Amino acid sequence: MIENLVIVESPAKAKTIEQFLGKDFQVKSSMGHIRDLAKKNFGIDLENNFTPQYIIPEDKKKIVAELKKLVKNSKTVWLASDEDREGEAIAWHLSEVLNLNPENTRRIVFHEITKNAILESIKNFRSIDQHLVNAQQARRILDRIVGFELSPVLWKKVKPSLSAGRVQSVAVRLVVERERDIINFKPVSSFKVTAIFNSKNVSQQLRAEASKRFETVDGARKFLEQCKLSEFSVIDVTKKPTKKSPSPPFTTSTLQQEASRKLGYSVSQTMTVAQKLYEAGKITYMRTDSVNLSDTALDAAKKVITKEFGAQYVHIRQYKTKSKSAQEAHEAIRPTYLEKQDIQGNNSEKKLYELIWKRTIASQMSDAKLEKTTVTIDVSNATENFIAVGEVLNFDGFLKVYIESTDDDPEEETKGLLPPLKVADKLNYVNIDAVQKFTNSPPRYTEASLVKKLEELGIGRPSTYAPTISTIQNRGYVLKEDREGKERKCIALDLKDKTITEKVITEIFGKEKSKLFPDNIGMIVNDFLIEYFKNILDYNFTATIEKEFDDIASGKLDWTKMLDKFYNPFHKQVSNTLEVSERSKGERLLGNDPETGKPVFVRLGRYGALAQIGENSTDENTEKPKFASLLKGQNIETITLKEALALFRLPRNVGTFEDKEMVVAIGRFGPYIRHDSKFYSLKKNIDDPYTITAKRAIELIEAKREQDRNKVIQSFKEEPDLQVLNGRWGPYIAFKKNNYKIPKGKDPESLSLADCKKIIEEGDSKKKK
DNA sequence: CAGTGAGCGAGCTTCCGCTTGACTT
Repeated sequence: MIENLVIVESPAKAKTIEQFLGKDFQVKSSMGHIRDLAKKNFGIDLENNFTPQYIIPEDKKKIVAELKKLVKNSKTVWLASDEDREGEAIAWHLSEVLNLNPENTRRIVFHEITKNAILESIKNFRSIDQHLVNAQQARRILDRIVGFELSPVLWKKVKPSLSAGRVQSVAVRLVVERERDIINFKPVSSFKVTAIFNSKNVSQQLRAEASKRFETVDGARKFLEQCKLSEFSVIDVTKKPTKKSPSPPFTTSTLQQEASRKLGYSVSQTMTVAQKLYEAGKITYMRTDSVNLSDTALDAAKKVITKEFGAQYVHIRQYKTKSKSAQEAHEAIRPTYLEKQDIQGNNSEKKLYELIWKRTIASQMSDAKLEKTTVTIDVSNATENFIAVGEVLNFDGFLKVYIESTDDDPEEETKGLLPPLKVADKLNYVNIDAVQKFTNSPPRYTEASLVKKLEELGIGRPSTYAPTISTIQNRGYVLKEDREGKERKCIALDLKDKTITEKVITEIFGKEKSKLFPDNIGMIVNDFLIEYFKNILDYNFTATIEKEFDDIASGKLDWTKMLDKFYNPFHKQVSNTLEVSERSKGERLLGNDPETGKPVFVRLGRYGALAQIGENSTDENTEKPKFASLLKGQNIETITLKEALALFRLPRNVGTFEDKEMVVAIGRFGPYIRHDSKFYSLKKNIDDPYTITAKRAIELIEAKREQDRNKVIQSFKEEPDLQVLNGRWGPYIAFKKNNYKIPKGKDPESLSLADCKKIIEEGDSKKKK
């Protein structure tokens, strides 16, 4: 007989808690929810007051069976799922499925895994809060209704297998709207004037910026002309103390952002690594919206900071969440043992742990104290001034450990210490330059900055951020891509030794790395949903219904009434859309083909975006339209007539070689030559598929053949499937579609067949692990 | 890998939030 059975959500948590509670308690985990709405037949009885049809998913049956057995032999069952809406529902589902007797069932909650918090919670047990459970059921059912009624509309009106939902569709909308802001963005330029000054009294040079930017090159030139004959003198020196405070400890979303900015991790990578650290007991739970730290952690932080940096660096604080949707069932993400500055593990685990350690420690350290100095310089012949700003760090405080990164590009120059100038000091210029600067379009989202935005809007939860980001990419709505920068010309004036020179400089702008771009299907789906379901795609939709869920939770609102009020108009909207809307292909007329005069369209086809010359027709006598696929990165929305027509110039026959035709085209992996049913890639940035000559094509073919000749290092008659090859990363063994690395110190040319087989065996056993 | 683009119809797709492994590269 078990005296006490405690059920929590996660096995790692179970392990920790068991240590705190002693022999009389056995702790088990439910692995999250144990029941969900049936997928078949909608899972909701709409005729019958939204009665949910719950089933136990296949992968949870084993756990449920195990729990049932344990419950039978337990005197008291403690339901210790998280203290939030979902956690309450898990407790309720457990009590229903396990047939728990209310008399020996106790609900307990704690939001930090410390001995005190758990012992305290045991003293303050309660029963299940049915209102909170109902709020969860309303949330679950509403999401099912929205998802399972909207998605089929898309299957009929856009393309099969697409999806829509309260969270993912807003995420796509954000990316689409941002892209349109960028497309429509018109950069404005102005001239930024920067001067380098000398002074007799000081050895250090002074860098200062004109108090205004000039709209035109003429304005800038006029100002430089005025500077040419001016005297410069200091008219004001202002010193102002400032401070910087540390950021709060990590939540899921801020961890994803910083790991993205500082370590270059994708959001799912961050979560996988964090999960490893959590399971190894190295950090607290990684899916949290709380910035709270337990008293135990604060004590430990104080000790660590005092020991490592001194008492003057300690500043213990409790942070408050800004996000309204936060449910705060856990602590912030922190090291379990703050004394451990580094850990054992692989490289990515070490790096992420270090980041969490620094952030946690910094959050409990003193403010950094700075002094900002502003020097104003008069220009005798002009109304504008020059202004120099410098900053001195008087006390580093938390900056000793951690500096938060930002998504904005670092346009502002590092401000250093200024020379000790005083009012009335005279200055001479070394040079003054005026450079044309362009305003930047709003930035494209990264995975992490999209999560940040969703969190601000209260959409999605820590456990769903990473899956949502994956879903919108898997559906093809959004692509994560790099883009090459483009060049643009900027005018630069320079005044030196009383002479103004003008030159044109080239700058690169718009270079993107791992940014989210909407694909054609994402834009089409978004526009369709915005047209017919604007209310659901509204950025405030989630916030509005969350208020109602809160009212259900506090017992002020009946959950079925709330659903009824939502469902009736929504369902009408769905049927109406099915009736009135056209099939959406995103078709756009670009103009006419100058050769034939026929219209040129772009639209979404069965296999992606395509360009089409000529109308579709059932008439046998009219010529069939011509088709060409759009290239990767080309958008229905932005492609020009010229670009579309160029697509039809390929495939192009460039001549014959060895009595076989050479055909140039662009495929999934870029431009290529097809010859004798073999493929040869064109060289990036060197060869142009539209102009490449037969001579050059033959050159490429022969170069590839030469490379292939050198590819085979060894082959064996006895085992034709096995070869020793020369690849991009050096020699390797190829065997039945698998590749194996050759261990260091072995000479690939003298390996025997037995040697190779041994390497393969070792490689296979490694994989199994 | 390197292609496709009509229409019909059967049977399938799909949501969000809680969890962890079982997969592949």
